[in-house]
Amino acid sequence: MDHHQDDTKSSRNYSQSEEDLLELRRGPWTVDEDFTLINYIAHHGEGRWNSLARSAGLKRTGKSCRLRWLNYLRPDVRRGNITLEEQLLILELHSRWGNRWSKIAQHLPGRTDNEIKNYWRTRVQKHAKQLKCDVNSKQFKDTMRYLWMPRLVERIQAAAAAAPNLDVAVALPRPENSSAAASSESFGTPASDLTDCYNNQDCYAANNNQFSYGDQLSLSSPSGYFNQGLDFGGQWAMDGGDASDSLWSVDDVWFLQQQFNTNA
DNA sequence: AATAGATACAACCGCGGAGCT
DNA sequence: GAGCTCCGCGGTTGTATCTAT
Repeated sequence: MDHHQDDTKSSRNYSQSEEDLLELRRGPWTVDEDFTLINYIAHHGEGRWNSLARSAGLKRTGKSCRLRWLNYLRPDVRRGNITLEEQLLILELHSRWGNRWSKIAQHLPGRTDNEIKNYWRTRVQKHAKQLKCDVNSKQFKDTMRYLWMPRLVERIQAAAAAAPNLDVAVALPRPENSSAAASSESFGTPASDLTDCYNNQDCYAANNNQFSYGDQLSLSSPSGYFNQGLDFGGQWAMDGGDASDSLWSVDDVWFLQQQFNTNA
């Protein structure tokens, strides 16, 4: 196979003269281009992106058309802030699958891999940076699992309690069918506690607006990074803004840095 | 009000897998 | 089996917007 002579009109690199010849456009899409693409797909369907681009008269690569459609123009694409439930699910699924954004996105209806990837880079990696640790380190992963995720659950519960008519908990989907943890897609890594929760009807009480996840995760970290029974509740900074940004208080960051330093 | 830095997000790029000839 | 094309993924970059000074 030769991957570098491929994609006659999609992924191969064009020389400037070729681009001029084809008048290929790059950069932000215009309203007219969007309209053309939407119209064409409405009449002919999606797929065959290279020929689609040509047939629709768009001076774009097939790749660019595909990306624009999937990430922005698709009618079922969901816009707006990532919800607490979605954050929780992203953290859980990322802990299981790593940077497999498209796979993670499959479990968040309306969200694109690009959006989730951006969320991870801008929010999650920011916290890792704050803590001066690597986002892939065991310490940070445990921090997510034993602090961040339980807190998200707490906040989801709090939101559910504050607005009992809203079906908050139900919004958290199971990431996989019940055999997920045993599937080959788990890459042989142990399922996280939350995965265990998902596979445990008692724990994942999706139908009564209750999570018992927090109870299970209030235990101390098995890795010994955190003191047993440490209560972060009083330090929880609720600024009412973006949900993920208030996950760490100044005290939290200080404490976690101490933990990382002593365990490094 | 100006501006520098930070943040969020849209878009591009390189690459690998799959399928077809 | 080799060569080619298409598709899709993950990493990266560019830029518009927001925030702090």
